[in-house]
Amino acid sequence: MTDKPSRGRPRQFSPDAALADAAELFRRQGYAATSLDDLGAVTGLKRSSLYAAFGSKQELYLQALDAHAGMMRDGLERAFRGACDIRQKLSRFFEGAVDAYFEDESGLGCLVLCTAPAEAYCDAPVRARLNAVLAMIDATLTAHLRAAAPDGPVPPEVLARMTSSWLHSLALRVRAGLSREDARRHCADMISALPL
Amino acid sequence: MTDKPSRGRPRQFSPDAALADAAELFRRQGYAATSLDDLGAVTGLKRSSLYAAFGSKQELYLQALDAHAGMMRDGLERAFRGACDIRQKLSRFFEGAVDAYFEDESGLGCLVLCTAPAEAYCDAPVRARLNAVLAMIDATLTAHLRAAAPDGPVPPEVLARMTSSWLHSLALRVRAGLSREDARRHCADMISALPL
DNA sequence: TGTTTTCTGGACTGTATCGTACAAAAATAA
DNA sequence: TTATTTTTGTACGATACAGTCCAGAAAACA
Repeated sequence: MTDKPSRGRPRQFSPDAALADAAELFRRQGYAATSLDDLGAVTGLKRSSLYAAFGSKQELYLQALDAHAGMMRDGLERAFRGACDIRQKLSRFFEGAVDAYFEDESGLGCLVLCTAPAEAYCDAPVRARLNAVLAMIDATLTAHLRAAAPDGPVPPEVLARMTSSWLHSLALRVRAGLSREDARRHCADMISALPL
Repeated sequence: MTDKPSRGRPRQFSPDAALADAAELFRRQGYAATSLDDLGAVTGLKRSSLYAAFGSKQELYLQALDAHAGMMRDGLERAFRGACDIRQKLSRFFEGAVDAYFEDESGLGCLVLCTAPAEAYCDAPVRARLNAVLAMIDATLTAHLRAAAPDGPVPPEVLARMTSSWLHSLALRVRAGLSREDARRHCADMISALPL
């Protein structure tokens, strides 16, 4: 990911930090409502630097989506590590999600789940990313739920889709104004109601 | 809703039809990505007529959200009418949702659930509408589930939130490219797994 | 030191944007 | 018919936008 030290003047900014700042702004305003001037202001970079590093507004957004997908994958991996009760793992996962969704102390929700859908219908690359994220979550949850309860009353794939649906809904509810405490309570209710 | 015949020149278009056309375009492109020229093209109206009838782009979007909320309310009411098994009613409700989400034969999803979240964080009226719609769905489902299964293993409010979460997730999945058949299967799986 | 390579700041371009203003048109009331 | 009221089409204005270009700055190499 980090380029080898080339000959000319080195970059005076961190592309990763700029990407994180841009992603944060995209998460708040959405893709279409965010201008390059906004992005320049929040990253401290001029248009030329942004274009040299990321290509275009759309590519910057796509890279932000990809970075966010990686963070979600990490969060899943972290929550399901170790050997404890499956409900405890799910609880850990949703706690992490709530923390991420309230990074701003005022319900932000998820970059992918809350801003990508608006663009997805007319923007094929965005739609592909959104689909990939949903599939990744489902696949990961299916694997862990199958390992934990292979022969329960409900097939693991269905349990996984139930669980991921709660996550999707959580993102929307937080975006709509659900409080942090209610979000936590919502997660706890869902986990305890899961028909394992 | 229909104004009494006033004195001057009568309107040469139907505000309801124009609103429906505008809503359809907002649903595809999202709010920010849709321009007044686009709206004029799809409704066949000039800017002045749009402004006279709806006020501004944002008010037009808000009215589209409200109209959509009304349709969702009607869909709920229709599905839960009559006296049959609660799972059958839920099945009817989700069938209606799938039909609505595939109005275009290529996964459109829901105007409210797929486009409003992107704007909701920075646009308080949109956020309020989104919140109102989520609350309306939860309240309606709670009432019907309480009537059908007041003393099940899971409280009716939790069952209702589980069910509405599936709807939210369904809208996202359709927007991401889920096929109509998979959407139907998804709904059936969810309903049969509901711990009543 | 001098050359080369890359990055940075700012200006620039053509277009798209939202909202408004105004004259012509159309329909009713007197 | 005449006056009045409202809609409609078009043109306008000021701003915002995405993307490009280029001269100058800064660092590494020889």
